[in-house]
Amino acid sequence: MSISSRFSVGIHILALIEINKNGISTSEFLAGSVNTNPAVIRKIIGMLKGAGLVKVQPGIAGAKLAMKLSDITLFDVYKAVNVVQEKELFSVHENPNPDCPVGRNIQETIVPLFEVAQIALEKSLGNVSVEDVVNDIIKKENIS
Amino acid sequence: MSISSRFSVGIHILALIEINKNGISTSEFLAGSVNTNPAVIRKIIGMLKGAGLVKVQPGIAGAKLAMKLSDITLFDVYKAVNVVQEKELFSVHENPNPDCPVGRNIQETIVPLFEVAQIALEKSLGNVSVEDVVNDIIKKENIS
DNA sequence: TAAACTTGTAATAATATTTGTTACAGGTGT
DNA sequence: ACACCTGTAACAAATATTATTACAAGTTTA
Repeated sequence: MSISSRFSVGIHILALIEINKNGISTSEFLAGSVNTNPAVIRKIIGMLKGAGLVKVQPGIAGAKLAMKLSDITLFDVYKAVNVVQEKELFSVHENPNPDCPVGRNIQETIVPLFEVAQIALEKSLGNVSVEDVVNDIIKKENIS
Repeated sequence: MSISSRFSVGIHILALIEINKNGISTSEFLAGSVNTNPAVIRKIIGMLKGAGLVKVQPGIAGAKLAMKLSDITLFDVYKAVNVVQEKELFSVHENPNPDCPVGRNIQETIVPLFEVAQIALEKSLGNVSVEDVVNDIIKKENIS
């Protein structure tokens, strides 16, 4: 199992809107860069919009950033596109046997430990902004 | 998406082998506590065995611990049951457009950031032993 | 106003993944 | 010989992910 690529696509979209800021970033344009279907892009953009990260309007071509990229962390994107539910990165087997000391306690014991690990992951994502991503792309472009 | 419950089942199995150390932990017994099919347990035990965490032999009933529980961290179990491939917790969309500056750099830019986050998660799992889990279960049992 | 374009969204399909089930070969001990 | 176990493969069922198609409704331009 792995975390949905909606997350990496979301980052891609935000970075490309920025780099294409003098142009119009339609779902078709973005889809051409991500290499997927425009409807997929529109769905993800809808999620980014719901989180207040981009501005889009029905009928009006193009998505714009709604915040400074330096204020958008990877964690914000991760939450926006909803790839992992809160406290549910790890799934725990259901209905262990209540007649067994391990069965009746395992969930309560394990879930907080999993939460700590999930938070460590999310904190790490919070340390990087999409601006950092854009800067890295620009740097890579200039070198090569 | 979420990480396979093989992980939580693996922890459950190890904890129960310990708590049942005076008895015989057959796959059927363990399956009864986890509440799943014995074949599922045997498969997971096979993985734990492959990682050197338990001892089992064909034909001989029962699994035994192969290491001190205090030396087995949740990270060891996590690796053993193979729920997440190395560096692949996050999936990244394939074949972005090489004719776009974002498309041709996004993977190289993002993958290392995802790795850092994954390592933060794994480090957190490494801070807890299965013995800690067992002790917590015992504590909960004594209180109630 | 009509035509050409867009976004938003739903329905559907294709694919992959996870979990459970069944079956049985082969080992062990009585 | 019998009863029991583990190891494993084949299969089925349930779920999740991604892509595709279609179209209503908004906007712009001519």
